[in-house]
Amino acid sequence: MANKRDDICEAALHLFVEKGIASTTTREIAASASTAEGNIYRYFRGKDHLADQIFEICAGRFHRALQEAAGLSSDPSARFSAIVSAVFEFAEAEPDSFRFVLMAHNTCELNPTVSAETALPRDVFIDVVKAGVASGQFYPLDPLLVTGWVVGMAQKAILFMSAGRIEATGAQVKADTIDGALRLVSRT
Amino acid sequence: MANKRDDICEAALHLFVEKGIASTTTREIAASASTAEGNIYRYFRGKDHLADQIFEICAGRFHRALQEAAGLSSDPSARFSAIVSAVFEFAEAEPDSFRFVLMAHNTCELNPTVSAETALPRDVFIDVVKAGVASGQFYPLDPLLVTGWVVGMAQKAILFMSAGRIEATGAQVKADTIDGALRLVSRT
Amino acid sequence: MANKRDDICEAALHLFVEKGIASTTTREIAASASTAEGNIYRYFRGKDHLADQIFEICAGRFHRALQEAAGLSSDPSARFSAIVSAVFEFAEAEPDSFRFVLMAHNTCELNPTVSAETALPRDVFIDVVKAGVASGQFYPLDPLLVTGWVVGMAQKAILFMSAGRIEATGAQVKADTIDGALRLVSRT
Amino acid sequence: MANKRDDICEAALHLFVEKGIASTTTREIAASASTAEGNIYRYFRGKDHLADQIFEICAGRFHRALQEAAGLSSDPSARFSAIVSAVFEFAEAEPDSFRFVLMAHNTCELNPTVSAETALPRDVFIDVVKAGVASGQFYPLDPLLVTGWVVGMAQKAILFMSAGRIEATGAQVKADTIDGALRLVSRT
DNA sequence: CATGAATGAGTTTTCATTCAT
DNA sequence: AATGAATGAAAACTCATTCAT
Repeated sequence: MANKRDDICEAALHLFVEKGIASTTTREIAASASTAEGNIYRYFRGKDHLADQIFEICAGRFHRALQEAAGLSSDPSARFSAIVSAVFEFAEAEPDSFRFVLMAHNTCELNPTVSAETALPRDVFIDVVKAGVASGQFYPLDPLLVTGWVVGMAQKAILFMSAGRIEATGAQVKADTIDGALRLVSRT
Repeated sequence: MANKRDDICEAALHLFVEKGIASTTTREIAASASTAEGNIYRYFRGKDHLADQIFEICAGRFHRALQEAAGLSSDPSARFSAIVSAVFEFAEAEPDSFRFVLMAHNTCELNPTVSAETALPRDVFIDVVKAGVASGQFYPLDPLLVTGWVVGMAQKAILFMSAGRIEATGAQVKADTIDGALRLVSRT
Repeated sequence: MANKRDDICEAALHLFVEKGIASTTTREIAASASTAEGNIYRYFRGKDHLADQIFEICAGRFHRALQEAAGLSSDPSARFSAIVSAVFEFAEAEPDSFRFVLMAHNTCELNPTVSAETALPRDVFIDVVKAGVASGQFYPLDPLLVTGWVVGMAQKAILFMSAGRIEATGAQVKADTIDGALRLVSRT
Repeated sequence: MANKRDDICEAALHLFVEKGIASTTTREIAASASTAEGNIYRYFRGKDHLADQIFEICAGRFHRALQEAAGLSSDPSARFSAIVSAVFEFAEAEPDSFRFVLMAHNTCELNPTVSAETALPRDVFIDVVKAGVASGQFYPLDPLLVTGWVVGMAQKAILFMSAGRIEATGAQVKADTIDGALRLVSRT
């Protein structure tokens, strides 16, 4: 049995990605975490704070996964492929964390001060793309724009895949998306 | 003054994309539309129905904009570029509609029966990509996957742009994104 | 049927003096005012705001009662007696208002900004005492100190009386208190 | 370090007079007493019992202070002056105890059975006034009424003083109040 | 003895929806 | 048709009290 605080986070994370933050009630969270509703308020200042904390946790996990992948090689193209691949692997290993972090991109339900201090997954992308551009292997594109492109591609690919709307296997979609992302940036 | 029903839709659309559907109250909608709260119930069955109706309207507008762009040429690559371009133009002309349609992709706050009957923007993409693949100009990729890629790219590009996080001009970002999208699909 | 807002105020005032502000629940207030709990929040920002508004109302009533009494004569001693008398009359006519205003003296449950703008009953006392001191009929005492003395005397007299702990009639207690108050200030 | 039970009483007493009994939480009390919340329940049956116990302690201290002052002389006027003086001294020496005992007068947050068994400060006043009336030195007033008067005077005088609303020094206010109180009762 | 996490019944507050006017 | 006061069900949040450690 993990500690109660983590139980609450895990239960809330799952409900948040399923139904959205605003539509998830503290009662549901408590029931899903097998704890009393009031307990949420022992560990968090309120539902919003809980959501912010979960964002920090998930963004941290995602960031670490990408950073690890980026560390495995030094060639820009290889690193780029590795982190695109890592996005798919993270989405498969921790689907809720993945969806929650990207949810926060679209809706502004999270406290804007949160992202200011947190290491964001996008930072890894930006570094790799900068290096690729600097080395001349990549087109001279804005690194944040490229990051947006690739994250957007991966997000929709994974969304359609998990919705069962794409016939190809997950491995095929992943491979195609890595190839596609490389075509976006790589001069060769 | 347009009619009351449209006022309500327009006010609600803006609030929905600003704060999310669940976090927008009927009172706010009524105030923003300069009408009485009860009036919402003259035109719509409830808040959910209002959101569904707005989705239909916005998806219809988006779909028409893309279809028009697709109709201007017959060459797959040219049509493809045209509809990617149209995405940017639509996002600039009707930012709320654009954001609302894509919001509905990510959160499942809308009644699932809605999308079944409505002509969706993605259908235009799928057709164009299918034609491109059939003609041999495009790589043999799943058309829905490509649609997801391109829509995801455009969505993030526009998001980062409107957040002021990209230094390049809107025209540059748009041109880069169209080029990038072409590299994704086009064999040449 | 008076309006709902007034019903809520009247019901809340009674409960507040009976049990204290913090120990009175919004549910009790609503039940006592024969209305829905949510209605309280149509008219007031919350329980605290309701208490503040009631204070303004009661302090205003009390202030007007004293001002009227003070206006009936111009001789300092006569005016002084008149307002002490008016305190008793007000306490009998509107016991809840009287107790609520004095409750606010002792507990600091009310928003301190309230009293800054409101005409307070004590102001009438202060004016009359100042005039008496200036005319030489009264001892040269701090007018606020005298006000405190007299209000304190009246409050406890009325408290003990309404608690049935004093055998004398109300009229007798009132007359004795007026005489006593005069002895406090008057040189003759 | 005094014992834990006394720490709790002292901390609770201070919070009770600051914010009222109902608005003080057991968590605040525990934090302020540097002890665990559950510890309150080792020494007291609950928050209400704690408040009752504190009342007994404070009323006892106040009663003893007055009784001591009353014992220093046998002349009614001198004894009367002495206990009025003792009220001020007690209020200065133990402001929280003073305020708490008088708080209990106004709000009825305390268990009514408490006061039945406890020696109350007012009893000292009543005795002295009775003696003064019997000796003919005082007007033939109801002793409880006089007690109410004097306590009320002192309470408001001290309240205004501690709120900084009276310019005179504490000693002056005290002297004036003792003189005033004597004028209330003394025939000479 | 002492702790403080856990509880659950209670509180305040919100809000979609209804309905008399 | 239009209004907005009124509702009540359900939300977020609080807190005295208990109890395993």
